[in-house]
Amino acid sequence: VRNFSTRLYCSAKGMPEKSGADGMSETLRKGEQTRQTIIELAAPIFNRRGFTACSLAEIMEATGLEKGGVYRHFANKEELAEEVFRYSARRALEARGIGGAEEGDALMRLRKMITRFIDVPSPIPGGCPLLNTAIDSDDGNPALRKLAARAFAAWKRRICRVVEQGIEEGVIQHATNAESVATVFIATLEGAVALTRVECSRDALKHAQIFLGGLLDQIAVKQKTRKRRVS
Amino acid sequence: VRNFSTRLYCSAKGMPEKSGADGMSETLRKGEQTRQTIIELAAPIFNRRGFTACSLAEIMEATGLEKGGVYRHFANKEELAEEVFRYSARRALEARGIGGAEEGDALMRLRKMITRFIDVPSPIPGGCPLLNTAIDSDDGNPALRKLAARAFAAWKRRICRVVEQGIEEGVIQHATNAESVATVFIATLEGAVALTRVECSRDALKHAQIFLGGLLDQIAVKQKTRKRRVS
Amino acid sequence: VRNFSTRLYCSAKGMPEKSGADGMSETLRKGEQTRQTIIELAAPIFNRRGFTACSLAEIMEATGLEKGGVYRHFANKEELAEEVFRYSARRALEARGIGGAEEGDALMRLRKMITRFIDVPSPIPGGCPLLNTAIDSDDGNPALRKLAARAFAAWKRRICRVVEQGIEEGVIQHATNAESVATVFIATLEGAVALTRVECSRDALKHAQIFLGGLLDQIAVKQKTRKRRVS
Amino acid sequence: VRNFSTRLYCSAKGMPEKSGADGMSETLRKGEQTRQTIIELAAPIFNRRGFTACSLAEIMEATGLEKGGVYRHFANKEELAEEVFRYSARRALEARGIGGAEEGDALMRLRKMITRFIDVPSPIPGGCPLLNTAIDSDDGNPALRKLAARAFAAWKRRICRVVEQGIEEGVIQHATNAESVATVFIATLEGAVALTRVECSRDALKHAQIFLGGLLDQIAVKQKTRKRRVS
DNA sequence: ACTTTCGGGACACCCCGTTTCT
DNA sequence: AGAAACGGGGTGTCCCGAAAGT
Repeated sequence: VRNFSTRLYCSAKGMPEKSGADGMSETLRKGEQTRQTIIELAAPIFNRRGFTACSLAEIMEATGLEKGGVYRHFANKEELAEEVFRYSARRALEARGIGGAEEGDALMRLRKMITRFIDVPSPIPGGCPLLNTAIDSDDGNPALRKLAARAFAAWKRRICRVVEQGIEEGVIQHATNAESVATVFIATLEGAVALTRVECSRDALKHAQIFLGGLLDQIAVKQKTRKRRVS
Repeated sequence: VRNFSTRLYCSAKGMPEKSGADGMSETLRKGEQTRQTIIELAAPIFNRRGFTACSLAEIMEATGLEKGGVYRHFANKEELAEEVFRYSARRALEARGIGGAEEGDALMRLRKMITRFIDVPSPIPGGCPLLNTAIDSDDGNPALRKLAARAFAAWKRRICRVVEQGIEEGVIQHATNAESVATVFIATLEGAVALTRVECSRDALKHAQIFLGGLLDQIAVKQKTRKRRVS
Repeated sequence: VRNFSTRLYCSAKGMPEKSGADGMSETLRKGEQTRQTIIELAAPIFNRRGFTACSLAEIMEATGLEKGGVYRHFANKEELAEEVFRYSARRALEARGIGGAEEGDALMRLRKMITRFIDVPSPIPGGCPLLNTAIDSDDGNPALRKLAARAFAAWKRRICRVVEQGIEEGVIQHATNAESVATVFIATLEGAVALTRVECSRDALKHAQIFLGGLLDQIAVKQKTRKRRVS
Repeated sequence: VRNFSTRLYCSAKGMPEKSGADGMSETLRKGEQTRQTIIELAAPIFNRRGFTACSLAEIMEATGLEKGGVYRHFANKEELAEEVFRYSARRALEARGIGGAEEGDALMRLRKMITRFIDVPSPIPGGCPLLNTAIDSDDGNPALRKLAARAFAAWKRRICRVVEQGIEEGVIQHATNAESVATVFIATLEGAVALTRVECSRDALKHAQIFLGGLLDQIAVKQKTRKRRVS
């Protein structure tokens, strides 16, 4: 995470007029930058405490802004929460979803996905924001719930695609139901995350890894079969 | 789950001498009954909204009691929440955990457990209270979190025992790690529950059932082997 | 002004059950008493600062109550302001309006009224609450304005009555327009109060007293005439 | 009233060399004109609502300027309010104070002053700005209060002077206390204005006019006396 | 010269959890 | 057990004034 808060309030004169083609750094208006900073600093708070329990006072403290400074950028707590979730979900999926698993065959890539999810901690402190939001917003916050649903769906779609690629590549059995595999992947990993949190131990994730590995073995095209095919 | 309901707050002195001469006094005094009623009526509210978001006003409305009536039986919201969780967890484990799966061999009993969990809805509306509480109380409510951890541990122990029985019965492979199986069971089921809730569809549970069925096949002693053993 | 704030929070048991016929002291419920205390403590603040400029924080500080404690007794600031005005106006009229001027003929009573108004300071610090409210609520607060109008009308009516009594008593000329006299009384006194406040000097009131005395001389039945009448 | 409008804030350096070669430069530069316009448009708002209740937003709406546009000309709300009061007081005194009463003897001029005050409405909507400011700024705004005091003093001085002229002219009794007369004049008129506003009726002013007329009769040198003097 | 954006801060009102008094 | 009372924290609005942009 870049440090935004130290960039605030730096008079524009001291900076290069129009930062040229330096990476992504599209020069943001000051307000836009503040808005982004708020989102990033609020993310762990919402993630840890949930929508209702997280108060604006906590966000004010975290950002160093006063209420007026926060409400200038967001119509209300709800809108802030939504933006925060979008940010958190994106970060979470980038870090633990599938990103970086582009090498090897589909089976390897799936295995890499599991490993990444288990080894890489949530980029937003407080656990998986998708799970947290899904449970937290179960009732009474349909907007957030919908966002969580979409995030899960996106994740699932990515896994599905890899499974389908595996089928095309001939490393995964034809009959495999990709949707089913993806769902079980997510369910088991997220369930393990939940256990991990209450048990204060990562054992659950290790067990999940082993058994999801077994699942992959089950749907894999058996070595003998595969060779025969090739020949 | 221990019986907590007869512990506290029975200011015996001020009561009309009604309770018979039986030390056990199965007939609950009125206050005790009210206390239990409050717990039962509050359970779905806490389960749906979480500890923070659930307000006393909602409980007042549900029970028809005034605030004073509630506070007569519970020292504070926290204590009420704990009792509610104990009640909810007990009900949930009784209904979906393992109860009723006493017939057949260990494999069958495990399969029955999965089926029951998937087919029987949560006895407390609002989803699985264990999961909800685990996520909801992640931060800022260590007491509830501990209770959730214990409930999960109890559930896990029960599954472990069945797996171990299966090993003794010779229907589950010796090398099977019972703890690992139990953890994956719970993780997958709870993860599927979470998905179910955001997706508004029970598909995730179905997929989980299939996967866990496959898991059981993997750890089962193969038919041929088993027969040979017997002979 | 009785000291209310030290009566708060004194457990009822320590007091005589039903305080008998001791003066006015109808035993108030605790809340009723608090409400009254708030009104009395808020009165000088509203009187000094006006409706808009007076903030709830000031009232909280003055009463020692928290926001919740204040809002339990008043629906909103507006309602509090109205009650405060009613209280202030009553106090002001009791202290400076006409009360206590029951002896002598009507002319003497009118003179006494002037003297009282000038000698007795406003019982609510911050000047005459009628004038303050009339000016302050000129625009944008019709409810308060109406109350102020009514208070002025009541005051005027009292003066009118005395003038009419004077006519009946034969000490004030028949042709005297009571309404006119009353209006000028009030106008001159209140105008002098306003000057007094900006000038930080009571001279204006003294001048007003002299000239209102002259007004009374003008409308008085001349001594000779009066004697002749009598004879 | 001093001319304040050409004093400040004309950052002469930064301006295009436009102002001709006339040291007096009767043509106001654009900024100066805007400043004056703001004052004029803000005057009725401040007069109606008072210093605290009047918000910059209202002034923005009235002037069509943005906040920055206002702040270019005034350091803060306080300074604007002061300038507005100076403007309003000047206008009020010009229109209703004494202006235009230059004909006839002192008694006639005094009578004319009363008539003018009563017949001519406040040039600034919202009632007499002197009275409004005096009451409004009673506490918490010493600067405005001082300005109001000075405005009242100026008004009083003018009346005093006419009374003194009357004494010199021999139409007003020697013993007359000019200060006292002036004070009562102002007090009665302003008090009547206050009543007028709450009563939504001009009766109070009419009554005040009659009374003040009687006051003039009292201090006038009696016709017989006057003739004798002259002879 | 004026607009737009930005942020600090106070304010009103609401509602919750708890205590106290019937 | 009900009802009243109160402390306290929450949200969202508004306003003032500064700063940046045009």
